[in-house]
Amino acid sequence: MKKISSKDQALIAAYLLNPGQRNYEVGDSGSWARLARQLEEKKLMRIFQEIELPLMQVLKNMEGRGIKLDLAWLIDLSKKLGKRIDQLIKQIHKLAGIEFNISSPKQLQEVLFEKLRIPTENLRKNKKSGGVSTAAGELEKMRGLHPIIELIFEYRELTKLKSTYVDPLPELVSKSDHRLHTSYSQTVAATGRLSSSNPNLQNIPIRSDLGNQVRKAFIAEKGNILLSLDYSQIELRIAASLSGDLEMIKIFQHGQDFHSATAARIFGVKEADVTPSQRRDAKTINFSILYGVSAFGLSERSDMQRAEAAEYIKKYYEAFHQLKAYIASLIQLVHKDGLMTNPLGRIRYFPDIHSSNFAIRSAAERQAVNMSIQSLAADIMKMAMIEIEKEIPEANMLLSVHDELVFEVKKDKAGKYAKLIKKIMESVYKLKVPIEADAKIGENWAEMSAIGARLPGRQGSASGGENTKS
DNA sequence: AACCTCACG
DNA sequence: ACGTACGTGAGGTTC
Repeated sequence: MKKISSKDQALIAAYLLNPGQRNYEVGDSGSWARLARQLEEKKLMRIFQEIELPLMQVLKNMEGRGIKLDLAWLIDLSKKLGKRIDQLIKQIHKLAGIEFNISSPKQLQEVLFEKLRIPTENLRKNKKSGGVSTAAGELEKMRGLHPIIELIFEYRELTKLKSTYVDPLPELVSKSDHRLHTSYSQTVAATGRLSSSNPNLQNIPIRSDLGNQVRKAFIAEKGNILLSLDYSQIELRIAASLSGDLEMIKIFQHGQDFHSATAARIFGVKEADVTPSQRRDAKTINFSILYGVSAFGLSERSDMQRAEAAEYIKKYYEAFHQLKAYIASLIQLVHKDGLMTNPLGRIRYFPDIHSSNFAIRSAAERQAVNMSIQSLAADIMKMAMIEIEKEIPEANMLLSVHDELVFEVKKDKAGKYAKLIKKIMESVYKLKVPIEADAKIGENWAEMSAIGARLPGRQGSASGGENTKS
């Protein structure tokens, strides 16, 4: 196993001083004193010593453990996908009246908009090339206009899964221990989040049924079981806490379902009368708010009309008016300082905040608002990981996926570890609202069932079904 | 290498 | 009136 070098440490120091640049210049000698002085000046020494440095060893341990893959399952899945993709190619070519490369957006544009004459006036243009976009959101608008659209959706989903996951993952399994090892990077994300690569295990499919077939390939060693704990709505809890919004705080303190509670306020109904569709819309709006969305953006990404979206956003801020004031104060702050810090002192700079270009300036404002929330969530997760690895190394922490941790534990010990880990995750940092983590176990990463103290009768099902529109 | 698209939180 | 959601990594196509 590789040792942690002083160069790695210097890299982290440079990252903390100015995250968001991709390449950090770290001199070979004599530069450490300068970095240390800068960390002190910017009050980053605590994050450096108490979070990032201890985390390095935790990440090394996780990378070294790897995770077991069901190779036979993936190889079988690859064959099935290959057969179906071949059928789809034939059908699409027949409907188009021409053989072309469906994976080429350029050729697909020609077929859809010139040969088949699908109207383009409602469709977005591509940023750089100026061509008409064939992205999923635009294809969605063409649904029903031509039978080829449905087939293209299926072709895209299947080829994505096959070429990104089903075929490459088995190739990456280690010859020595037959497990799959990712690499975590601690110095990439501008918000302090981790990133995962070679392979990226932070974007394994979960939202579609077929995607879950891929996820099923992630399994535990014989006699063991996968244990997953995820923070429940951590970013919304942080928003409630940082803003001090009494209405949001009340909802979380009463242990209510936040999306339903939001829906009740936006749509003006009793919480018991909230429909699944209303809850889904409220969930979309809750996320949107954290990203600083406009009414137009919200209507683009949901079934809401633009005017509807505007009304719901207005209602939202009426219900949570202290949140609105807090976001405004953050924007004022980033204009004044050109930077944002989270409660632990993590910094991100926003040079674009002074741009005379509206779009660029607005983007910087949204990034600054989001950074103050997302970065605290990232730090809470990092602190939990350090504490868990220190106290319960035998729980075998395998994966960290932003608000979720996956462990591989002896079957008969799962309940015990779940309890211990949950306790740490929920108490490692104090907010003005409770922090909650939900535990699940399963033979694979797709089929997990809740364990531990849960309110009877109202826990999420294992498969999705309440997802926001993607 | 740039572009487009899409997987995840 | 502006222009239109935060953070990532990766595959295929095109130049």
